[in-house]
Amino acid sequence: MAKNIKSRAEDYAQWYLDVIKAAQLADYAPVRGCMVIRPEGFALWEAIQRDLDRRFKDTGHVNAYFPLLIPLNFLAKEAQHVEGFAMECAVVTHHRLENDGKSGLAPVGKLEEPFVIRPTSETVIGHMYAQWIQSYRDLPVLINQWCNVMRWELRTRLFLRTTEFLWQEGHTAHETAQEAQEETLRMLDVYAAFAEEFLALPVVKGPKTESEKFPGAITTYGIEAMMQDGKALQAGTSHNLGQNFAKAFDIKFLGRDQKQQHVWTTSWGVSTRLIGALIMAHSDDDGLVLPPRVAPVVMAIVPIFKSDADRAKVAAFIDVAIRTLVGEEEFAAAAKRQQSEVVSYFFDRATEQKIVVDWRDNRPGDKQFHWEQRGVPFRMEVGPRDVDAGSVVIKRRFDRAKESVETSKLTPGHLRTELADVQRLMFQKAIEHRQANTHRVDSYDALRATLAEKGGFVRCYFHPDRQAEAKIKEETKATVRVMPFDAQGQTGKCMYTGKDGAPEVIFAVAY
RNA sequence: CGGGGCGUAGCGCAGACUGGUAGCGCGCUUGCUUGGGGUGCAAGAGGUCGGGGGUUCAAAUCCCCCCGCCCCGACCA
Repeated sequence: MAKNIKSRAEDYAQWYLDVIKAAQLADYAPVRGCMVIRPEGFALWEAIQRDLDRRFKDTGHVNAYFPLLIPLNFLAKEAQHVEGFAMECAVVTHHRLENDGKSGLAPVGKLEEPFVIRPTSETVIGHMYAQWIQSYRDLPVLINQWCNVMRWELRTRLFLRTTEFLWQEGHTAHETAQEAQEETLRMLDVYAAFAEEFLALPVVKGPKTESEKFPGAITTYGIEAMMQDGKALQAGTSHNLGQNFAKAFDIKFLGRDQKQQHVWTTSWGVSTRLIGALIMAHSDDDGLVLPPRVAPVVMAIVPIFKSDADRAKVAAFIDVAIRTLVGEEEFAAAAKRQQSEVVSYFFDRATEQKIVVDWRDNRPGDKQFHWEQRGVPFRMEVGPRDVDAGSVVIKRRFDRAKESVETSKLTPGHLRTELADVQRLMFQKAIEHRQANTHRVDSYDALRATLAEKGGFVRCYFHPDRQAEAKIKEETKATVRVMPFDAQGQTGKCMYTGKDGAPEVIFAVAY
């Protein structure tokens, strides 16, 4: 169908890249491994930010900003942390450029101590917390920041793994171990609810194994999602850092018992990788498919006309429809706004979601493909025949369903209901896909066979063990993605060692 | 960092083996035509062939060096 997009069956990796390109979500930057997030893509990030930020505020957090550059020695203060990140840090070593005499520029002014471009901010934030926190009265500290980070990845993929990416990182400090643990799980729940309600992305919650946890954490919890090819994608993590960073940065407070003690900290984050998850979970061979709550444009209207008379007739009809859908105030505001041939109206000012009317002088078919590839949930065609009949055909992106709607029923309420329906159906479809691709095994042979033949999530009882996991990864490419909470603490015979009392885990090949 | 591929018009590509001064499709401009899922015709504009060096009367093409990107692998909250 879409001639600029390879099918998923033909080449899944290429399909993913083609969808991004066709929808103009991102482009390659002139710097290796870096991407330019184009307006269509950035709108998705803004939607994610808007919804998540509200959830953070609802749980008592506030935003702040910490610097991009981190003194080199900060990173070295926590042993596991430095070990985990040292290999992928970009380092700033100079602070000036000079003409090199050959029509180029050369760095000069070597720094006494180099800076690291933040791969994450535990260390600078720890440094600041040590100064801000004096007493139990200063706790808890519940700060989040939205920013960019840089990790010098060897192998990159648009959105999923780029050298620079955007994310949010929450950093909290608490009086007790229990409070820190509660916060870690609270934010895991926030992520899970967000993923399922907003992105229509079903996730499995639970702790990671020792070998998969964040460098410097006591325990890392994750939400794990399944992509359409059956591979797993870690969509968010929440870490209980215990007193590791408190000790490394000497974050102490005078407790209620009048004794000095270290705080208990947590950190949690999600990144622009979520956009990759969104694409790979929902899109199809025709291009992007967006869950309605994320979609910057909820409906695209394609006028159809030949003569000027028809155009006027269709335009009058569309004007009436738009006034009903967005209200008189917004209709008037749109007339004063700078507009291209694609005219935008805000359907929902709070979420900045729009309805557009595509007046470009293209073929109707062109316009259908255009909005289809961009994942717009609904498309409405309006031609002279519709005007005469007093009804329009609305096409639903996610399942290509068509619905004939009488003009009188074209209300904001109707559209909202339809959008909510699609949101629900997309989540449902994703859950069904995950169920159909989740398997259960009780032996290592069965695990290998299942991963090789079927892929997807494979549940089994397994005693996490660094060496065993490395061996299994080598032989199957799969790792323990998560020890699911939904197994409800049941244990069984380890499929690898045969020992009793093993927890349930999910093995999968991951992105 | 290893293996593979690529770099030629805004985009996608051919031309290279066998050297002769650059072409196709899409897009763009103009006109007519058409218009309910990627109309048709005609006329146009547009290129330091990634960079540097070498061989040659002559290099997109052959040789050497460099740069960059993509894919696969190793690695990776």
